[in-house]
Order: sequence, then C-alpha cells, then structure tokens
Amino acid sequence: MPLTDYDSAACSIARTAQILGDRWSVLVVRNLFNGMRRFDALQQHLGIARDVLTKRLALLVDEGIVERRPYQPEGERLRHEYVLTPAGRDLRTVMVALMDWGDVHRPGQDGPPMSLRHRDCGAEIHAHLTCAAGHEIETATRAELVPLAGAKLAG
Amino acid sequence: MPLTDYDSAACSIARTAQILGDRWSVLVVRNLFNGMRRFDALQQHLGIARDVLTKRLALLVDEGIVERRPYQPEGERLRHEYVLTPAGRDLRTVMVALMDWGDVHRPGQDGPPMSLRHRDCGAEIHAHLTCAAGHEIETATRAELVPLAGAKLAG
DNA sequence: ATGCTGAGTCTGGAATCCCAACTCAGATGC
DNA sequence: GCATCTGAGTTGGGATTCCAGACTCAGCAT
Repeated sequence: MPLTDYDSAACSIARTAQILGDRWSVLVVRNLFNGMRRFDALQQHLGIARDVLTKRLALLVDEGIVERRPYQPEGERLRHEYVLTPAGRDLRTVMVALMDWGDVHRPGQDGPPMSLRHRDCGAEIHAHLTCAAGHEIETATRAELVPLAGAKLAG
Repeated sequence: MPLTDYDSAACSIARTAQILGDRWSVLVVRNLFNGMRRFDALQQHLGIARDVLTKRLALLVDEGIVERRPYQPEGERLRHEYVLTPAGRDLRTVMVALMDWGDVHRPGQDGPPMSLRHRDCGAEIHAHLTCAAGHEIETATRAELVPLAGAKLAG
C-alpha cells in the first residue's frame, strides 16, 4: 500500500505544524527560549501586531507549550509573564534544526548571526539525525517510512 | 549586551520560518519527501485549495527548495512534477524534529502513526542535538547563544 | 467532433492580519 | 484626592490571504 493512501492529518508532522505553522509562532517560541518573557518585549522585538500576539500566546498556552505565570516585580502590581513548559522546551531540537538550515542555506552577508554553545564545554550545538543503531543519517542516506498502529487510511 | 538588543530578522530561525512558516509549506515538503510529485496528488491528499498550492509551490521553487521538472509519461503529453532540490532534502532534519515532537506530545489515540527507519539497518531514525565535542544535549542541558559577525543590532 | 484529464486560473465570500486608537488597573506624583 | 504613567491587552476598520467551486486550456482517446 502506498504511503499516499494514509490520512495526511494522522501524521505527527501535520499535528505539530498545525500549532507552529504560522508566520509568528516559531519566532515567539524562539524569543521565549532566549529568555524574553513579557508581552510588550515580545511585541516590540518581533514587530508583531498586538492582537495577533495575544492570540498566538493564548494558543501556545492552550497547547501546553507556554505557561502564563503571574509574578510581581518589586513595588509594581501583579503582572503575567510567559515561559516555556517542558513540552515547549522540547521544541529546542526543532528550533536548532531550523537555525542550522538557515545558517547553511540563508546565511546572510556576514555569515550566521548566532552560534548556540554547550554551556559546559563551549562547543557548538547542532541538530542531526541518527538511527537507533548509532549510524549517522546524512542528507543522501536512504530512509523509509513505515506505518504503525496509529496510521489511518485516508478517506 | 542582552540578546534582545539584536535584530530579530537577522536570525536564521526567522529566515527559515519566513519560508516554511505557514499552514501548508511544511506539509507540502513532507509529501515531497514521501515521493509525491504531482500537483493534483498534493492537492487532494492535503485538501489544500488549488490556488494556494500553486502559490506555495511557486514560493518553494523561488526559494530553491523545490524544482519544477518537465517529464512525459508514456503516451501522455508533457507534464511537470515537483521534486526537492538538495537544499530541500536538507530539511529532513527539521521534518524529523517536528515528527519526533509530535510523536511525544501529540501521539493520537493509537500511538505514533509512522516510524522512519534507516534503510540499511532498519533502526528508527530520530533527531537530536549534540555539541561539536560529542556531548548529547538533552532538554534540560544548558546552552547559550553567542552573537557572531552576522548579528545586527536592532533599530 | 466530443470527451477526458492534469494543471492550473478566476471569482466571490470568509477568515486573518495589520495598524492605530482605546480601555483598564494599579503605582506614582503633586 | 486627582491626574498621569505603564504594561497588557481589546476593539474597529481596511488590506491580505484563504477557501470552494467553476472555468480554462492542451493534448490524448474514441
């Protein structure tokens, strides 16, 4: 049975893309990774419209990727900040994969703008594919997609 | 200098998200990875509006991710098919990272729908992060982002 | 000549997006 | 007490984009 007979929606890529698949979600998550927590900081740094940011954050909170957490700075009233949940932090592999691709294929004039380093040893961090047997999977390495129990037929 | 002083657009994640950051692009690329090459097949399998698919494919071709290639099936007239370029195939790490996240955090009732296997050895393929010194980077591992020459100040 | 098919293009209405202005609550100043 | 400021949204109107379905077009088949 060809893979194309399986329902496209029953695919983890589709489910993830449904959450992250818009112009802003990925950038919001990236800034949260960088420690930015406040609404106005996100809004100004990204240049996103305020109402859109409100909706994106609400969606990310609904999806369990972001937590809206109250806090009160010294001598100010109670406010809210946005921080990644553990599920959100698990998106780091996705973020690094996106960054790696951009570094190689859209480097800009002056080369890559940022480098992600392992804090313990200072070496650069990159995303890559390996199989469970430990083989490195390069771009040209052949792979095959095998349907499991969770697969559904289309139609 | 805090990271937030750097221009958000001068970021490889932003550049990549600008191309892949909509509801459909990622799914189109996924289907191209699965060997689907023809317009109508993509349109029907994804349920995407025809004009939107036309625009997405044109954008992916412009960006060098997809090649529009003429071919002529036996006894039919000349047609076009869409195939990934080497830059497009480099997106596999991104796709697998998205799939891995979905498998863990949005598994569906019956578990993950698909498994990606190394064709040579049959073992499952996953995306992960390692530093150049060979350390495995887990979700909780601390990392830091270091500005390079390509970084620009905001404003 | 007529029909069929793959690959689009066209059209009108729905949904999003953007920008700017407005609101609201509590802290601060006078 | 009263006006002001600030962070975090909410609201309103116009511009884009999205969608579904109808239409087009080229060449093979009958």
